[in-house]
Amino acid sequence: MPKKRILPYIILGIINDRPGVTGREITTEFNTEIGDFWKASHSQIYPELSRMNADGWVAASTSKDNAKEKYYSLTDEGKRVLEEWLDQLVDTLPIHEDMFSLKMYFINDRKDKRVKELIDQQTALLQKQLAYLKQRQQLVFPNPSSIDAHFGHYLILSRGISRTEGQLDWLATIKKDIQ
Amino acid sequence: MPKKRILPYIILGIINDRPGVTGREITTEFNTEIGDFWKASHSQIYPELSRMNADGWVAASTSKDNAKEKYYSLTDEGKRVLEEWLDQLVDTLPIHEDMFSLKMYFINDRKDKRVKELIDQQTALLQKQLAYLKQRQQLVFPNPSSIDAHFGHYLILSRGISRTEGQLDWLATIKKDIQ
DNA sequence: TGAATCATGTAACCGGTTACATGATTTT
DNA sequence: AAAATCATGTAACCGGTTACATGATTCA
Repeated sequence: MPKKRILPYIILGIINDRPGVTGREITTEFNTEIGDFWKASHSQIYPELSRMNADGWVAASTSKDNAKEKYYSLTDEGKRVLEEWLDQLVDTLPIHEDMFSLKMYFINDRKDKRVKELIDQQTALLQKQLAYLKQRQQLVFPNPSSIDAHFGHYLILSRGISRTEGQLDWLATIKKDIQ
Repeated sequence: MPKKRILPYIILGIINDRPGVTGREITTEFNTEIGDFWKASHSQIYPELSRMNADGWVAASTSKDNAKEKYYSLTDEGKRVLEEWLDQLVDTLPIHEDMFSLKMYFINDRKDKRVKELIDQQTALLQKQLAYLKQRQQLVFPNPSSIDAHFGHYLILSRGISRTEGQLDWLATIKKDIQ
C-alpha cells in the first residue's frame, strides 16, 4: 500500500475556497497561508492539477486576457472527494521533525555551552514567528465577521500563536534552570 | 545544492551515546526515543551505516557470539563530524505537517459538526500521547542523576510534555467557544 | 524596446517507504 | 525439530526538490 497522498486534497480545498484560481496563485498560497503546515512547489502543483483535471476533479478554463493562465474550479466529483476527505477523522499525531530537539537530544552535559546557545537561538526564532503570526491574525481577521467567514483558518492561526507562546514560556523557564 | 541530509548525523549521535550498537538497535531507537521527532526504517539505516563506514566516520566489528551482528563505534573523524554538526546553530523553524490543521483550515463554518469532531479526536490523541510521554519520563528519568547523565534528552522530553499540555489547554478553551 | 516578472511546464535527482529476501539465533 | 524473531541486506517505487526551460505580460 503506497503512502497516502495529501497534496491533491489540499489543492481541492484551495480551489473550493477560491474558484477560478490559477496554478500560480495556488503556489503562492503554499508560501503564505498554508505554508505554516504544508509545503509544495510549483513543479509539484502543475502536474498535480493536470492529473486532477484528467481525473475529473477540477475543470480548467482560459480567458482572452491572458493566454497562459488557466482558471480552475471544482467539479461536482471534486467537491464530493473533498468532503469525503474532510469527513475522515484524523487518527494519528504528526511527528515533529525538528532540529532543535534533535541536536539538544545529543547534548548530555547540562553545562555544555551549546545548551544555552540553542535555547537563545530558538527563542529568537520563535519570537520572530510569534510577531509574524500575530500580524497575520490582525491582517486576515480584523473583525468578527471575517472570523465567521473562515472559522477553521482562524482557529489554526490562533492555535499557532498559542503554541508559539507556549514554547517561548517553556524556553524561559528552563533558561532559569540551566544557570 | 541538494537538500541537507540529517540521518547520518543522528546515527552518529546514537553511536556516540552507545558505542558498540548494532544496526538493529539503532533501528529500534527510531521507534522509541528518537521516534518522537524523527523516523527511519532499517532499509534506510543499513545502507547508511555502510556508507558511513566507507567514509571512515564509523568502524564496524564483529564477534564470535553472533555471526551476523556488526558493532559500530565512532572513529575520531566521526566524532569530529558530529561535533561540527552540533556546533552549527539551528536557524529555521520546522513546519508542522499536521492533518488536524489542514482539515480544520478548510472548514469555514463555525457550526460545521466536523469542527467539534476534529477537536474531540485531537483531544483524545493528545491525552494518550501525554500519558505516554509522562510514563516515559518516569521510566527514563527516575532520579536527578539520570537527568544529569542525559540532560538534553531530558529537556526535549519535558518540552514534549509541555507542548502537549499546552495544546490540550488550547483545545479545552476553544471547545467552550464553539458551543 | 528592453527588463522584470508572470505563468506554466519538464527533467534529473534523491531521500524515504514498502516489499522482498535470506540466513543466524533463540525459544518452545 | 519447528517456530519465532533476530539481523542484515536489496529492489522497486514514489513524493518532493532543484534546476532547466519557454513564452506571455507588464512595467520602466
